[in-house]
Parts: sequence; C-alpha cells; structure tokens
Amino acid sequence: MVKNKNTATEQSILQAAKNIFLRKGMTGTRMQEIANEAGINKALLHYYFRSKQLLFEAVFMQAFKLMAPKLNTILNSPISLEKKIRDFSNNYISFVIKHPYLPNFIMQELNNNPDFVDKLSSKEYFPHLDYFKDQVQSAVKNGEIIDIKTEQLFINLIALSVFPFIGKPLLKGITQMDENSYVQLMENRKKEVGDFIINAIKIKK
Amino acid sequence: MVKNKNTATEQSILQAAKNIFLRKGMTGTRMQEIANEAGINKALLHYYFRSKQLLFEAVFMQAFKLMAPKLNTILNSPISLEKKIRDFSNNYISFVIKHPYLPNFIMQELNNNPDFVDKLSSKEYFPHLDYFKDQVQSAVKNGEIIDIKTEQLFINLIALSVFPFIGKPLLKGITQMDENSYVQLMENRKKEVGDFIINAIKIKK
DNA sequence: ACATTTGTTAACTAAATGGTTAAACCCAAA
DNA sequence: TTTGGGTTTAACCATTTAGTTAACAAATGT
Repeated sequence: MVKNKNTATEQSILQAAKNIFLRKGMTGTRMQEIANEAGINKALLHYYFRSKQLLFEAVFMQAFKLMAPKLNTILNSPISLEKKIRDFSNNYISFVIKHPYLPNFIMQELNNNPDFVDKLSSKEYFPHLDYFKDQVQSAVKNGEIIDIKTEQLFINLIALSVFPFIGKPLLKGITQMDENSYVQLMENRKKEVGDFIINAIKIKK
Repeated sequence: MVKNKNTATEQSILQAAKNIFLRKGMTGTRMQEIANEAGINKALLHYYFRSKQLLFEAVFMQAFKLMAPKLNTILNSPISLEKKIRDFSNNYISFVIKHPYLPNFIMQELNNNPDFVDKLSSKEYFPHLDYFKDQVQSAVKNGEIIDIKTEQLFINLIALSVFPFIGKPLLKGITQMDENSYVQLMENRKKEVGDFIINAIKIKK
C-alpha cells in the first residue's frame, strides 16, 4: 500500500493546531484543545505527530514557510529599488492583514527558541539580503538615495510593515481607535509606508 | 506591629517573577521557577500574591508602568516636533537596550489579554496623544511637514524604535550579524531613526 | 471470505503544576 | 522569659496535562 501520510486527518490536525498555536503560542496551547478544534480524539494527535513539540515544530515550519518566501521573492526580484520598496510594503501589509497572528507567533517563538534560527537559516527559502544589498549600495553610490546601511533600511521596511500588527492592542488603545478605524489605518499603510520610506531615503535632484 | 507589606521578601519575589515572566511569558512560567530564582519556598509566593494570575498582573503592571510614562513625558513635553522625534527615538532605544525583554513581553501579553488595555487606559500614566496630535497637525498646516496622520507618524516612531528588539532573533539571522554587530547597529539606530523620520516628513524649503 | 494493516477511540498513567495546610521559626512587646 | 503575631517551610492535595495502551473499526490486500 502507498504510505500516504497526507491524509485528510493529518491536514485537519495541522489546521487545528495552527489555529490554536498561532493564537496562544506553544506554552499557552493544550493538546486537548487542538483535538477539540479538529474534532478528533487526542490520541490521534500523537498517532500522527508523536509529541506536542513535534506538532508544534510542524506548525512553526509551515508558518515560517508561508511568511519567508514572500520576503525573498520581492527582495530578490529585478525591479527598481523604489518600486521594490513600494511593492514590498504594499504586498506584505496585505499579506499580514490576511494572517494577523503570523508575525506575532513567529517573533514570539523565535524569542523563546533563538536556536530555531540556526535550523531555519540553512533552508533554501530563508530570506537573504545579497541581491537587495547590492541594489541599495549601488543606489547609495550613484547618489540616488542617502547613505544608509542595507541592514538599517531592511529593518525599517519590516518594522513599518509588521509592527502595527504585533503592537495592535496597545496601539489601538493609545490612538483610541476602534477596530474598523484601525483596519482602515492598516489599509492606508499599504501606500503610506512606501511613501514614507521613499521620502526618507530619496535624494531630490 | 505595623503591617508593612513592602518587605524585602516581597520585593525579591517581584524581582524574581519579573526575571522569569519577562523572558518566558505568563504561560511559559512556573511558580516553582520563580521561587527558585528568589531563593524561597513556593508557598511564600502565594502568601504574598495569592495566585499566579495576581503575581503576573503585579509584574505586568510594574513593567507597563516602567515603559508607559517614558512615552508620555516625551510626547507631551513642550519642545519642537523635530527635537521631540529625535529625542524620543534616541531615549526610547536607549531605554529598550537596557530592558530588552520589556517590549516583547508587553506586546505578547497584551495580545493574549486584549482586555488588559481597557484596564490600563484609565490609568493616568497611560500614554495619550492629544498634545502630540496638536503639534503634528499644526506642523502639517504650517507646511513644515508633509501631510501625515498623527496616528501613522506615531506608529512609525514606535515601530522603528521598538521592533528591532522584538524581531531581533529573526533580523539577526537574516542580516547575518553576530551579537556584537547587532548591538552596534542598535546603538547607531539611536541617531538613524530620528534622521530617517525627519527626512521622511520634513518639507525642504 | 479472511487476514492484515491502518485509523480511531475510551480509558488510563505518570508527571507536572498551582495551590493549601499545619507546624516551625523568628522576633518584638509585655 | 513568655507570648503572640507575622513569616517561612516541608509536606501534601487536587487538577491538569502530555503521553500511552488496548481494544475496536475501517480499509486493504490476498
């Protein structure tokens, strides 16, 4: 018989585990809750994934694999730096609107397990900055943008795109916005972040 | 005898609880671990704080009280917008360098308990944007800075200052920096973030 | 049709965990 | 020096929790 482990059950477990783990994190999640969410017996979780740790890692890898390539594709595509920055913030904010728990989850769990990064960084989909770095540095050299280190620019790009979702509860509180206004604000950011960054780095002729 | 609950013991419990909770979060923390860290018997934790939840809330409030007023004081001080933005990023990054677990902890736990924000927002030290908003809006009106919503600017300010610490493990990995270079990068950000934002919003005459 | 493997469950186990209790301990006031 | 209150501890308890088992059901091969 074909050893087909991609059963519907396995998928529904993964989906349920994702739902719970992403909202509650590794330590905040109970195996029973995942089983309930998947509508199956708790023992099945162990039948398919052996342990909480392994199920968690499966979910984490899947989550990371969802998030990381989006970074890579855009960063390494052969388009102009300005377009790239605009595209990136636009696309990434759209993406995170669809997956609001993802950044928080990944950041949190990487903080709890910094060694995960070592495992990840060898994967082919792990983001790398080589191409982007060349592009930024030559734009600096050509006097198109201000003198800025690629790392700083990259961090700014991610920070402005992602942080509003990680800090949402607090930022909503401080700005005294309701859910709808905040969603609208995020909608607007798709364009604003690009504008903001370009403004910050572009040298006007 | 005077009922002096500010004993050394209570303080050492709070300190130990802070150490553990900030690194591992509410659900990742064990009461026994706090007791060990404080060098006391586990029952004492309950003697002083009754339950894990209450001890956690004490720690959380203390952490928030440490972080929030720093926002307020700077935002509401009567200095020019430009100086304010530069001071803020500079001071806030310095502050977070000294308390690297704080932002992560607060964001995480607020995401797990969004209702905490309600409790917090009534406190007098909870950050409010009224003064800053006036300042930004009149700078826009006077043509000193580009047309930007206070909320967006505020979020950008916080994002650029705080996110590099929340996302540290991942960002370190992607930029392939070691601990020292990353620390140095954060050191440099104290000035860079201010420059970046001013550049982004200032209208050149 | 029958046997064998795979999937699923209820019931169980062992360990961890938050919380309690009762006794010991310390020390200041009487 | 005794006594009484706050402080601290060892031992204990009840519940939760990850993980196991053994039996049952469903599918699959012969």
